[in-house]
Amino acid sequence: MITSQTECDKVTRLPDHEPHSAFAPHDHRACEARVLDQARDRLAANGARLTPVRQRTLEILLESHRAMGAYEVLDRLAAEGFGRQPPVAYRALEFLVEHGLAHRLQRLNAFAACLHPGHDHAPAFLICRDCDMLAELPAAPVRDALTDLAAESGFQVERVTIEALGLCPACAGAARP
Amino acid sequence: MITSQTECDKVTRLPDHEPHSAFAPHDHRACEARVLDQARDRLAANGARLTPVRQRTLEILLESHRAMGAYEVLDRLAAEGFGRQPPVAYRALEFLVEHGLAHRLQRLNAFAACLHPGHDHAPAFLICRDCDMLAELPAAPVRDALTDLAAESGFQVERVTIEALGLCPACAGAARP
DNA sequence: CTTATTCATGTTACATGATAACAAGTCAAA
DNA sequence: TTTGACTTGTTATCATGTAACATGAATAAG
Repeated sequence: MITSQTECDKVTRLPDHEPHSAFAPHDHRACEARVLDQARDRLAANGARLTPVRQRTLEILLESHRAMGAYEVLDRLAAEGFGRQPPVAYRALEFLVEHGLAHRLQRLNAFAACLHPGHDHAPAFLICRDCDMLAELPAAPVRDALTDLAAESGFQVERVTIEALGLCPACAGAARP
Repeated sequence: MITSQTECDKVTRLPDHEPHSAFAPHDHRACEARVLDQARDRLAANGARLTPVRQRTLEILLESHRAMGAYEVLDRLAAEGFGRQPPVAYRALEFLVEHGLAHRLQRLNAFAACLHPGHDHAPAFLICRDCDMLAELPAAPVRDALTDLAAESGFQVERVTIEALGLCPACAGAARP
């Protein structure tokens, strides 16, 4: 078994987190647990509650480093005894996004767990078009540059979306073997 | 009447086009005509046909520098005697996007005419959340940087989306007068 | 405690966005 | 003038997202 330094561990050490944790092999169990812990801390600090649906939703997102549609999440929730109507999933997902525990992917109309809930961030995303695997990249410099450039013409930037669609290492390898 | 150099004219002179044409006052009639001409050239070069629906769709998008939903476009088309079913609009819009004459805005599930159909480009967008007004920004450097960074971990970038949501000068002014 | 208030969860019903599959018309090249 | 590719239109359906309202749980105030 590979016991070398995992990407997830690296991430906790680095203030400016490692780019591609999701694509590198890592101890995913630990990865999941760490994010969940950070999430709890963060919510406690915000005075927000991690209720059963919300926690389960986050766990479902965390199981893979993948982007998931709201209805896919909903199916999982419904199968486990939670409500089976769209607002159930959308509300939980919206809550997670609001508190920086998940991201919304515009290109896919989908959601994914945030891998670095410790610090505020609005990363760029690498999305595999084949398997929906996801990685986060630090994007602060780009965002700032864009904000400044926009300001020159009087445009006030509020939110920036940076998403790259392509092939992750695994799928690229599988495509032409 | 203001006769000073319009932004639209500037754009045609600059290989790396001016950032914020849409927000600056300009002779929009000329702007529209120029884009339509360039579009025709481009399609001729590609051996593609600018049929009535397609041309009208482009004109509708061009009337404002705004992002429009497919159904908004469809209503306009239907009112003018074209088909009233969704595929009519989606096909025309898809055609325009394919040939670089329009852009699809992920954040809004909407479309907008490309203001610089002369050269191939995948710009960044500034989208006003109030009036849906739109501006294009050159984004090649960012795209390239992202592509390189991604390549380091074996991710092959194919398409990059960069969209900023905020307030255009006019709406920002109106908000707190 | 117990009541008032707020927040969470669930529902129904609907709005909006997008596509598959098929029929019929148009156009240009052979 | 007929073949074949492309275009336009249709019907039907799927996918995504939200508004509005009823009920239930947690918290705070009396």
